[in-house]
Amino acid sequence: MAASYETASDEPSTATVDGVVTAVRDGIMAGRYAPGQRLPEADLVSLYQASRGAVRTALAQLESEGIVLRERNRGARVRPISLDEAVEITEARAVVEGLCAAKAAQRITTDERTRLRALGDELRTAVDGSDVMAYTRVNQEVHRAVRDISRHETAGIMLDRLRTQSVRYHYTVALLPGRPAVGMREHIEVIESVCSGDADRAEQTMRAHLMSVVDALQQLDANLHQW
Amino acid sequence: MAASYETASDEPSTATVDGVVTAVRDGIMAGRYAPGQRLPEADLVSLYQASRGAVRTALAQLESEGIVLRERNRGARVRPISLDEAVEITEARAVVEGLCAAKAAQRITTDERTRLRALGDELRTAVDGSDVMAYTRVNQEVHRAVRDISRHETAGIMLDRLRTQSVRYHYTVALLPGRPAVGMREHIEVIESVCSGDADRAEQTMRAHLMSVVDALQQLDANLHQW
DNA sequence: GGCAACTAGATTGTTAACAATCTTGGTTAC
DNA sequence: GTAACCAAGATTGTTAACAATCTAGTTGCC
Repeated sequence: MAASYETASDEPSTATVDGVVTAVRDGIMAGRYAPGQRLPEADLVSLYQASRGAVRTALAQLESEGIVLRERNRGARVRPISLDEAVEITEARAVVEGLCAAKAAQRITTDERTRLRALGDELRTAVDGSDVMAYTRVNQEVHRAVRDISRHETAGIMLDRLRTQSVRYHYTVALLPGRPAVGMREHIEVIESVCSGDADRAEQTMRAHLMSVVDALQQLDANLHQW
Repeated sequence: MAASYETASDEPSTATVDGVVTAVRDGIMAGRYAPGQRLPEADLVSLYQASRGAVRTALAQLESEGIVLRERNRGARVRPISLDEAVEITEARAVVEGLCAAKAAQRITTDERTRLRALGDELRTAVDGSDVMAYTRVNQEVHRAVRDISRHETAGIMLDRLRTQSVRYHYTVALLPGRPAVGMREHIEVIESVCSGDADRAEQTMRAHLMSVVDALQQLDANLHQW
């Protein structure tokens, strides 16, 4: 799970269509492919040693995932995401993850309670040590855990889609001064309310947390425009 | 919008990939293709006069939409939807359409207010006349209108996906005794709260409405198992 | 010098043939 | 009679060649 920190140049060997999809998606999410960058079929063919048909199918799938843009006879590009869209995506995540939190509160088991609280401790450690990388990672693990505990497949699939699109903004938000501390407090509240079994409160805290991410996004944008 | 009541046998002429997607999707939503039914590529080729490549791309897209199931070397089938899944889909719709209702309340214009209230009147007329077909149609138009007024693209795309999957259950719910009357009352409340500009109440009423659909679904299932 | 038309190269879209896999029906051995 | 096996047909997966479209650079004309 925590692999693929290496450069892109080491796993080109014969890929199938799923392989190409994964590779390009990861490349986009990791920032190796920049927004707007062209993705010529021929390049992907030689890069991943896949047939052109496979590359073509992969691009179609990435388009339907919303992270690649295709124009007839003009090829595929990495789809740029505007701030407005990032806000929309986060708003959508807020309500869907709110649903997950509510369901998780109703369905959580004893083992899952233990694991979730352990993640809370990890979060505290990361923030105390000012370890932004660890914070970002555990952050995602908390959201993932709540989603898994909720056992809501439909919501899970929707979140997969939304997360893929918004990841490029995530690590940026974590760099705002004071943001990790605020995010940690909110996550602890989410964890506690889910563990307590109070569905309404779990939904509220999760939504509040993500709406505060929306605020952070807009603040980030204001800062950018200031310069 | 309200077309395609005819049989499937009249528009086969040379279709592109989007044409095949639309045709098969409509066919599934209209019930012409039954859940679990096989969709051999050769059949679709001759039916819609499309190339096999186009059919193949179309099937891939339909799979990513979640309404078609494909197994390697075993072809495509119409994906069956269980009651549990229909409940999940409706729960997801509840929170996402709740978001739309809240945004719509904030962004609605005078013209849109007029149009939305007109839909409410149509709904009353349909229920008074016990016109189930009209009720179902206007019902969908109300949801569509709220979605459009919200101007929330991300939520709109998500709802497109969810609606495609759940439509097969919809008209069934409308047939429950007393259901149209209950649904109408709820819709009127949604319309009024959106028009009033109260975002919180708009979200509440929309969610309440769809949660009552969840109840209706489960009641429907109980009735089926009783026989 | 600037603009329009044209040509060559690059890139994507489409089709058809071939290869691999699965299903089905029958046959045979026990 | 049953179960394992085999072969033919049907169905899907893959590849390669061909066609259509776009882009950029060049040439010629005004």
